Amino acid sequence: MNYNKDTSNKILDSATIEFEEKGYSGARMQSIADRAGINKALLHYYYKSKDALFQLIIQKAINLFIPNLAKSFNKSTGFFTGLEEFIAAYIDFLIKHPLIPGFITHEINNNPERVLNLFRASGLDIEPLKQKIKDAAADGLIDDIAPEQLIINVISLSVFPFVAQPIITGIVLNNNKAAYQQLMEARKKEVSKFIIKAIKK
Amino acid sequence: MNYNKDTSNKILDSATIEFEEKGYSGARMQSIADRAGINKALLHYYYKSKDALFQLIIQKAINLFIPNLAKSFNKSTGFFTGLEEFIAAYIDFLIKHPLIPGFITHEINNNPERVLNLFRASGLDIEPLKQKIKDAAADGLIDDIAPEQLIINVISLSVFPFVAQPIITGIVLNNNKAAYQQLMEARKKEVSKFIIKAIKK
DNA sequence: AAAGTTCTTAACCATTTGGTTAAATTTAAC
DNA sequence: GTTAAATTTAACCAAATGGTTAAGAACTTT
Repeated sequence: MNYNKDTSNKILDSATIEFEEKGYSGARMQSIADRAGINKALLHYYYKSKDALFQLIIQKAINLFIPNLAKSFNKSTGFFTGLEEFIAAYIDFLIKHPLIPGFITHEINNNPERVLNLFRASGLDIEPLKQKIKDAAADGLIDDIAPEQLIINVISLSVFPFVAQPIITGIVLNNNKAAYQQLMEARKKEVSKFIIKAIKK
Repeated sequence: MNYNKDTSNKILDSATIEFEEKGYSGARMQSIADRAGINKALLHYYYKSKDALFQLIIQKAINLFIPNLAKSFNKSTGFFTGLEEFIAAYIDFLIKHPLIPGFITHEINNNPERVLNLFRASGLDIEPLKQKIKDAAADGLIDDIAPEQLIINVISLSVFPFVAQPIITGIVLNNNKAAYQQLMEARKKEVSKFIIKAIKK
């Protein structure tokens, strides 16, 4: 059994698109093969089952989705600067991978434990972040707010517009896709501005 | 062909749960029948196909999901009070129907036009809302902000925590489901407080 | 050009799944 | 208690789908 790396990557890319768009149960092996420009026999020659392929892809998606929160905030820069940098970088990533949040949130319903374990395996730990927020409040930098609420607010404002992209484009922006892209680009600064004004003392 | 309304509703409820949890392609007619405590033959006696059942349910979901934005804001109460009332009511609704947002955002990917048409058919029109925001800015009540950005922020902060419920409960709250419920309950006031501070002049 | 590797063709299999059918049985109505 | 309506049983069908197989064609490597 020998493999061509080009082919292998082509399959992985195709499968990523298929799974992210349709979800596990909606994805079709034939469709993945078609996207990759190969046939089903070769697809199974490279990846033994739909499930195996899915595992690889959702694992990758989660590892991309989990922002290295701690890293962004452990820089010596201040609280607000760290927040600004994190949000800009995170929205930038989401512009490149807009389907990942919807993919993960959908799949987590079918098998919460499996997906949560992938999250945990990525070494994510939000405790230091909670502490940073508490410290900022204790230092009088920001208002008192439950750290969990602030974290949820930051993630919501960054991520949700991508989960709701078709609705925003179709309803709020009268089908103007360029306007959507401009809006997301603007959010790289808009979101942190909004949050900082909301919490700054 | 005669129908028992109890049975018909029991099926509709079961199908709603099944579709919201699994999505169209993941939902199984057998599973819907099982949930309703009936058999497949009777299920098809009441609803002729999976597709027909799905149409009914996603239509209902959309009609619930679309908050009557205009209504909430057309009250004679002020801009901020209207905002507070809308957010509290909307989060309240989401606490009762937590799976609807994920359901809709997932299904809209498979058939954007069909789902968008259901949105449009509901008579939703956000133009008056955009105008209200512009007026509030012109009156010096709030900072200058693109109306679209503010609308997206309000919806994101209200809705996303429900789309991400398993992640929040599992990762942020160490699997404490009661803590999740408390957090959402608190958000009914927290979110509007956060937003108003962010925009108030 | 020989050998090994990568890929295609195309037929095939087993299972799942949406959907149907007809007879039998239970439940409610008169 | 008879009739009509609602539900079950269970067998069945066709299409879709994940996966397999074996033979051969095409491309690389040596």
